[in-house]
Amino acid sequence: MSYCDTCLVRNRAICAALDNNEVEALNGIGRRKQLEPGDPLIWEGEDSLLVANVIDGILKLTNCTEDGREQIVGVVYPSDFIGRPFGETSAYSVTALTEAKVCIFSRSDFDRFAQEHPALEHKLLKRTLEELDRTRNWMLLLARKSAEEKVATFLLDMSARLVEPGCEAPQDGALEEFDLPFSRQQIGDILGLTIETVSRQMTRLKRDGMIDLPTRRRVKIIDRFALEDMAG
Amino acid sequence: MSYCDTCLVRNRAICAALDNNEVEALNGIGRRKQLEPGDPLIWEGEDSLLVANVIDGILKLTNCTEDGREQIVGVVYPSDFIGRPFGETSAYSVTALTEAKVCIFSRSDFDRFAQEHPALEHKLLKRTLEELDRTRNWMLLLARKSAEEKVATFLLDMSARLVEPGCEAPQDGALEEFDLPFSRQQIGDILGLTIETVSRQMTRLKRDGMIDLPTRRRVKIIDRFALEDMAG
DNA sequence: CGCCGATTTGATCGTGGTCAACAATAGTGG
DNA sequence: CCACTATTGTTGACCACGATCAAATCGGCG
Repeated sequence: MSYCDTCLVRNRAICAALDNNEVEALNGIGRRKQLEPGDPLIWEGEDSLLVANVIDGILKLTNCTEDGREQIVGVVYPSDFIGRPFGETSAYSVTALTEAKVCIFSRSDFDRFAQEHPALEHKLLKRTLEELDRTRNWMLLLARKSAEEKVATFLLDMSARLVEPGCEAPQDGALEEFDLPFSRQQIGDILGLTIETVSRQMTRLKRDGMIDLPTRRRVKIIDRFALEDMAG
Repeated sequence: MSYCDTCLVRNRAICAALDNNEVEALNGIGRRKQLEPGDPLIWEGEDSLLVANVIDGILKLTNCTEDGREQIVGVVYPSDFIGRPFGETSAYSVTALTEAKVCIFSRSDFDRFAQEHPALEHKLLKRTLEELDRTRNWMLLLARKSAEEKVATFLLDMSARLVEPGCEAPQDGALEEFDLPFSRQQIGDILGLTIETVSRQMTRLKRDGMIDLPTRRRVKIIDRFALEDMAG
């Protein structure tokens, strides 16, 4: 009896490429790990020792300059894959933002297993290509958008991403109200802004009637059309 | 007799994963295409109809906002792979920056061929992972570095990337003097800066004795150590 | 209630954008 | 080879956006 039988992301993670026997074999080389908010999993620049599937929770990928400026270069959600297979070192750090459950593998074990299972590699390739598309799109935001556009884009992105799988979405797969899984500081780290600028733009969007902020973490989209317009 | 026999990047492109018979088969579904500077190959948002290997020349990948702001989200060199396999649409445009020669495949043909050749997919996966690492690193630059740091980083990156394959490098694989394949406008599009700011920072680096600018396109690195320091 | 971290708000400053003029280079044709 | 033009790059003046520094306010928790 393997963990995988009851795994919440069994059919959404890359494991979906495998049949039951293969999943059983993969299960043999993996183990579960529970993370608390702030717990690090992988360090930038260190040897790439492990890879993992996210079962539950949200984690951030970060890059830092020598003098300590941090930039969040990616955020991963349940069923996403983390780590750097087929490479010596990891180009970024991975840290839990919420309580999180991950299914980790030693990189060498995983590399070997993947090479023997083309369907798994195929799934991983598709995911990596999608992630690259998303990342490149985010570059446009970082390099060219104003603070206002960045925050509007971010909120729309969140409303699309925070939809629980299996939960019927009220409107075309996007939520109208949700709790942000990020602090203002983290939002700043994602958008390349300071905490003060994020705060100011949020209150501005509220003042202009596009959103409401019932609590610090909660966001309600009032005028999605205007917000999309603002996002540029 | 296939084109591939005399292909300059036969052993560096993803084709290196294939034996001669397989390359012959791949050759059957591909064809060469010559591009002039400015020629487009793929459009952002359009159906992903083709993928390609770069044989010679340099091409840019770009994203645009609705109101026309452009950001270069990637630059590809000989032996690099372009296009979006296994996806319906392309998230970015591809345009030649120099005269270029590419080996193009219909996406559906390539997808089918790739699925039947795991070694090719493996090579493509490794490349995509490397590209993702590079792209994420660039996000840090776009979001957090000052104009001065951006330009210094860019010049160092160029000095490392413009090394001709097979040519012995004077110093550890990095050139001390080279011609930029980009206009000031394009450098701005890569760094998320305006043309004026790029120009100002270049003259500043020259004034400070870190580089020399013999012609508009040529750069000579005088004090690499200081430049690395500046790059942050 | 009092404490502490997170967030908001305010005042000020500096970097890089914008607009404009000018210089240098490449390209064209007599 | 030299005008003449078009393109590309440089420089200057000014301004706005977002960063920085500082203070006030909110919210959670003992």
